[in-house]
Amino acid sequence: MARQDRSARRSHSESSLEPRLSRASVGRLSLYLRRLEEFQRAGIHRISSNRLGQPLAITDTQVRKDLAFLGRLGQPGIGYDVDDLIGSIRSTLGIDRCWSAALVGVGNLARALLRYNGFIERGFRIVALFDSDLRKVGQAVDDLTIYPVSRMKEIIATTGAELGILTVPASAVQNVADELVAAGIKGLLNFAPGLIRTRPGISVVNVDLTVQLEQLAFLVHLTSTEPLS
Amino acid sequence: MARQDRSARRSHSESSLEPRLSRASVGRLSLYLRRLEEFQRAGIHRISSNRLGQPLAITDTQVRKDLAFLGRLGQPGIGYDVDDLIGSIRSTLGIDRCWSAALVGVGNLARALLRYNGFIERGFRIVALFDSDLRKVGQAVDDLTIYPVSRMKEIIATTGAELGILTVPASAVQNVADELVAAGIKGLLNFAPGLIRTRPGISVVNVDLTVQLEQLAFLVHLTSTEPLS
DNA sequence: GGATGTGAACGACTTCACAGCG
DNA sequence: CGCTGTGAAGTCGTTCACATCC
Repeated sequence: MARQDRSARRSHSESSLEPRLSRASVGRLSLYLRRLEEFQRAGIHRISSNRLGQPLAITDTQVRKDLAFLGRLGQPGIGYDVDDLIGSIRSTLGIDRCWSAALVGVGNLARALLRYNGFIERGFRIVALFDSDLRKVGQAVDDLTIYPVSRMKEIIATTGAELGILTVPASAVQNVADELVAAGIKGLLNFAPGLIRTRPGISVVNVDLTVQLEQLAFLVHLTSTEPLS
Repeated sequence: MARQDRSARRSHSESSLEPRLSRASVGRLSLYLRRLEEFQRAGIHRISSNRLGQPLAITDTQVRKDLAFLGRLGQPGIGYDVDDLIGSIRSTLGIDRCWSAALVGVGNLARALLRYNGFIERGFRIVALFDSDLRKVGQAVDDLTIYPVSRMKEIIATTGAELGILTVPASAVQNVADELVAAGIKGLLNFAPGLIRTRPGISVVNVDLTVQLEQLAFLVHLTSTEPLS
């Protein structure tokens, strides 16, 4: 019983005939992009795979393999053009435009995310707030009003939000996710513990802070238990 | 030039003679643990790999492989004992005790983390706050006073904090990390973009929210670009 | 029958080695 | 000579298949 979820985990990335961009590669491209923008601001226009990967502890070969997905951008003997790379990574990752997000669950974490400059700097904008707590509904946070979950469909349609950020308790996550999807949301960033089931075509990225902390505890536990060789 | 950082990325996990717990496995063990605690609260004492993995979209084989690291805990034909598993995962991950953390950079994200119940529930306690902004120093957040970075060594020694949580701007991360390590901190949870260089023996886990959002944008971009087969 | 444990097959990702270009 | 691009080799992690035990 229950073996039909074999395909659920690859609800994205169908058709893997040609080498597809792996999740790890996408993450590294994000890192390269930030690094490249620093170089750009510093007025540097040419960069080698070695120098790009070094501060990130990524080998030059790995960098080249990642960048090879973007096409043939490097010049042997010379390196890569910083501006070209930036443009190419942005368009490949789909972040050569703004993304609007709706946020559900206006607690402390939500407020932190709202004021997090990193998102705005990189073209992500939170355009709508929802909360199921009726005492919060109507309140304003920064320049946004908190709406009741019942008006989700309407508000998301008018604001044109495409992404959903979930900062609700674990018990509410699946319901809220379903409603967001019903309202037309295409992707979910979930901060609550516990995975979300969605229909294919909807992307989900989970950020589980507790798991991260437990990873850290494990690593420290390990290095203090195992004597260093 | 600069090829000497080959070993830096495996600053943890030395001696890989026997099969070592991979990062992915550790993450999944965290997830199993939470799931198992739910079962425990529900009064369920026996669980199969199939039922444990199902809601997490993890195959039964994968679950068994992960649990095999803990020893021979399952009974063929029966399954696993929930209490045994919980105890074993906790001790393997090193979270069968409390961990104290010092937090540096008291902004919005820090306040959210301070009030995040998930940490306390799982035995993580934030015991000291630091900020380089002298206007914040002396202020109290919840029941903690914000100390200047200059008193880090002293305060960390008296509070016995072992982990450091960094919610400072990217430009300050490396400096703060160095000071935390000098003060005796063993592991760092870094929320700022950009990697940290540390000496071996110090563990680092990076949580880069922008990278996560960009991953999501890419996935949505991909599914909307590529026609579904 | 129902479940675990595990060697072997498989697949994905990373590194090596080197050809080739500027 | 420096640096990219890339097939080949290697490594790591996941899935399959099946022996085994309750």
